[in-house]
Amino acid sequence: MSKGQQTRAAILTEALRAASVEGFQGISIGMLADRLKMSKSGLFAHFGSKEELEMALLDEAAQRFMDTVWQPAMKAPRGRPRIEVLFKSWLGWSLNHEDLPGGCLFVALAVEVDDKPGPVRDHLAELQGQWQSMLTRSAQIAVQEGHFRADLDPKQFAYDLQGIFLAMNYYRRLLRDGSAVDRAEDSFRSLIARALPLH
Amino acid sequence: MSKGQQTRAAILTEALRAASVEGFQGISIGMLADRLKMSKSGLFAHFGSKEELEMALLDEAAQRFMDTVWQPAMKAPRGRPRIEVLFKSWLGWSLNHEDLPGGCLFVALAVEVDDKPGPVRDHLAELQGQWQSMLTRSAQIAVQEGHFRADLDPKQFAYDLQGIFLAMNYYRRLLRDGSAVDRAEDSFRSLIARALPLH
DNA sequence: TGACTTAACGAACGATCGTTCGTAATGTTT
DNA sequence: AAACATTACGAACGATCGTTCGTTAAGTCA
Repeated sequence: MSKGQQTRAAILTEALRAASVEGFQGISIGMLADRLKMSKSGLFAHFGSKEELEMALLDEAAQRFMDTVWQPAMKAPRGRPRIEVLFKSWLGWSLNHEDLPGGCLFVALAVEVDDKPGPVRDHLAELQGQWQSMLTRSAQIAVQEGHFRADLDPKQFAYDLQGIFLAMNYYRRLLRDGSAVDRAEDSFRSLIARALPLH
Repeated sequence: MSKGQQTRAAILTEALRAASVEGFQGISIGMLADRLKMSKSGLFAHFGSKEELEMALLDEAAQRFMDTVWQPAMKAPRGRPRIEVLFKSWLGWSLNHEDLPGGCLFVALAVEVDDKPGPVRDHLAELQGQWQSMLTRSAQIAVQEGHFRADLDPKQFAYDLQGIFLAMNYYRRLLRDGSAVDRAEDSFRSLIARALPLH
């Protein structure tokens, strides 16, 4: 890896941390340069514009999300086991204080950019749409495998799962409720129980 | 109402609209002054600092929230009917494009300030904690009335309700999913059904 | 109407924003 | 080591940020 790629990677790592706490609006070239002990212009040159930096951050976050959340789930058996792993690693992603001290970056960005037209909003919406598709597809597979009810609505399953995750973030990060993760796991168990075939 | 109070009210209304779209980070004294066709310093004088403006906005939003969401619910019969009204007016609050073009202000602020220590974060967390208490208490009352199962966990009920609401915002505002409200209502019906006594 | 309080203004402050550009230093390769 | 490409730098740009202050205009009430 060349020097440039190395520096760029270090910038992205630091910027991800900062953005998870402050959002895209809250990070600035100058602040990142200070933290990385380099000049504003030197850092800036790696991206060409702040918007380009933001796009790169979305890609970097998506890459890491796939590695830490999706890949482990794909190694698990199709159907319910995969969904169990998916949820667990999803929680883990959000609780990783080292890489994302401010919690899941996508949650923070979702409400920040949803009203701001432009490539950043478009890209995030696309990524998050894909994520909902993955959740939906995973539920569909569980139906095919006979793990879940045949009449389950997979999209509704994805919706409910997203709600459990968002509520966890809200309880944990704003309300500082220590039982947030437990509550999320309870709701998840209930969601699974409702998805099972009648017997 | 004196001239000063009148102007202050106009500022708060406009600032609420702006903040629902851009968040507290995204609004500035200058921008609000432009929109209201007054001077920066004239507007500024009403609050003394931007932080004071933000605190006033929290109070104003909380006031309006109580009027549009809580009061109607309190007029409904205790128990399940009250919770039905509560959820409906809560959705209405979030969909009121006139006053909050960017959607529920509390949702936007929750993720924006959750990592920024200070009076604004403290106040928002207090308000939202109260809201969760109200939801929890409403579920408790429904248990007392015999509308809900005796072994229902009211806090978990509040958690799930919050998740449904947050997912609705996410689907509607970021993903622009036209069925977001329908999905929220479906999930709500399912939540109620699970809360009912066995029979 | 006159006296007094309140509200709004315009100009300026230092700080920081994203961005540009010419130059110096460092990496990489032959 | 020489030659070239890459990377980083420092200084400056216009714009905007929150905030201060002295002054003017408008509202309020005896």
